[in-house]
Amino acid sequence: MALEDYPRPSVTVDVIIFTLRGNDLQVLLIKRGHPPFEGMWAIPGGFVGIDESLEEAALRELEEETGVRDVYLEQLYTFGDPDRDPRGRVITVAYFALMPAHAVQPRAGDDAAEARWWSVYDLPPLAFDHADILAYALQRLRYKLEYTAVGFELLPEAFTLSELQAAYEVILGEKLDKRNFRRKILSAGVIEETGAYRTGEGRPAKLYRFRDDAVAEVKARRLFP
Amino acid sequence: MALEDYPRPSVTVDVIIFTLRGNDLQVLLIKRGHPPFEGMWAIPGGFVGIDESLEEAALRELEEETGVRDVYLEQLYTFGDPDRDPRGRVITVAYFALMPAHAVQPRAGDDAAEARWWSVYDLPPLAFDHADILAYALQRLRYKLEYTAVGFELLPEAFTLSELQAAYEVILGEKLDKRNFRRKILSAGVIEETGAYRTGEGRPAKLYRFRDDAVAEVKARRLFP
DNA sequence: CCCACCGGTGTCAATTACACACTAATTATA
DNA sequence: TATAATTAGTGTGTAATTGACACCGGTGGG
Repeated sequence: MALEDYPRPSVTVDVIIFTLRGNDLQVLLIKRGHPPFEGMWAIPGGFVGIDESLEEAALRELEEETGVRDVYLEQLYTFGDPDRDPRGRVITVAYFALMPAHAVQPRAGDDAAEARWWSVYDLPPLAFDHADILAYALQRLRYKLEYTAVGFELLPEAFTLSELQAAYEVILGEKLDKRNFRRKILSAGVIEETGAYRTGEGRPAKLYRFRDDAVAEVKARRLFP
Repeated sequence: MALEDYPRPSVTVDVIIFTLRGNDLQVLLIKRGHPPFEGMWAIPGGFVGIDESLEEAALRELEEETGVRDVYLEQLYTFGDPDRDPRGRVITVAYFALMPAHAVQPRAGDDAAEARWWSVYDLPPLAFDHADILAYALQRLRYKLEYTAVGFELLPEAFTLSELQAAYEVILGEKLDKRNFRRKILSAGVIEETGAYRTGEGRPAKLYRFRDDAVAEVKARRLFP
């Protein structure tokens, strides 16, 4: 039996793009410019090209919406309920991306009337099953943050320990003890001092950078309780 | 633009079926009865029906190969490189399943010339990108075993602590200390005594069963170091 | 110059993780 | 039927990790 003898679904990628802005965890959504769900907010995504890998498709969507390519991107889950799209059978491979907020200007892509950041703690109603997808992405982000060094992907290249702690607190939704946080993050060996300081408010703070050769080391070793 | 205006890939599910047999971690493979890769061993799978959810498709494949339906099944990853199938664009959503070996007789499904268990430590060459998929599944199984109570899915309903420890050792590929193992597994509160004993060799051993109301509790709490 | 603000530091107590060796109950064998 | 072989079952001491907790330091602004 040949490939063409089987009915083929449409396949899309959706990319949940997280960032930190103004001490808030935000996600990039687009306002749909066409039916179905015209005018509703949705996770950006699009059809997978026939000669394009899934990851390439996700990177392409990411770039279309943000102009950025070199960020953390991870496959999340594949959603394929037969009735998740009223137009017909559409299976979507969801990815999530983490990027620092600075220097990213959301752009409305082809199908979108508008694109903007939304706080994950205050979302509009979403098209399709996108509320489920987003909830799952958030859960996975929190989980990864506790066990791996992925949090740095949301910060600028150089950051202070207070900024890093604030990021963790926003994402996890809880306060952390300053001294314990510093001890743990420093003993994990995933960051190093840049030598520079951030000045401007109060005592100058040491700037740190992420040691990218350290990513693998932290995997499977819980960072926070 | 309508759905039909985009080229549609074929979508399959592949199911990596693990079990424990004779103190070995084994996986069910089929020998392909048709091109491409005719005569090679492969992970069982098939096309997703147009009105069938991905999980339903995975359950269907599982049942076709084993006759069993009520086992642990989890979505693993979606593989979609454009050239992973020589017939054309085929995206596969991989699942993995865990089942106790007893009372499962592998059956060769439609496309298969033969089906049998293989030790994950001694595999034949595999069709498509199935070696990659299997390696990834094994990694995920080990990871899950350390952090969750998923290991019980591979054992019969009643089991001794020695059998459970042997299962962990086979899957993780390392020896564990008996006293520490028992202390940890018992204090996790995920198993309970059945009251019965297994006799026949040496001192009779208490039989335990998995407390299925305990699955959720153990999630995200590491069982082994 | 002093005050406000944020950055940075250490200890102690409790818990948890790890290494480690013998006795107990049965079955097989001499 | 005594003895050996086999598997089950048990506890302690030590090291490492976690978590709670309060004060001094450097800079900018008034």
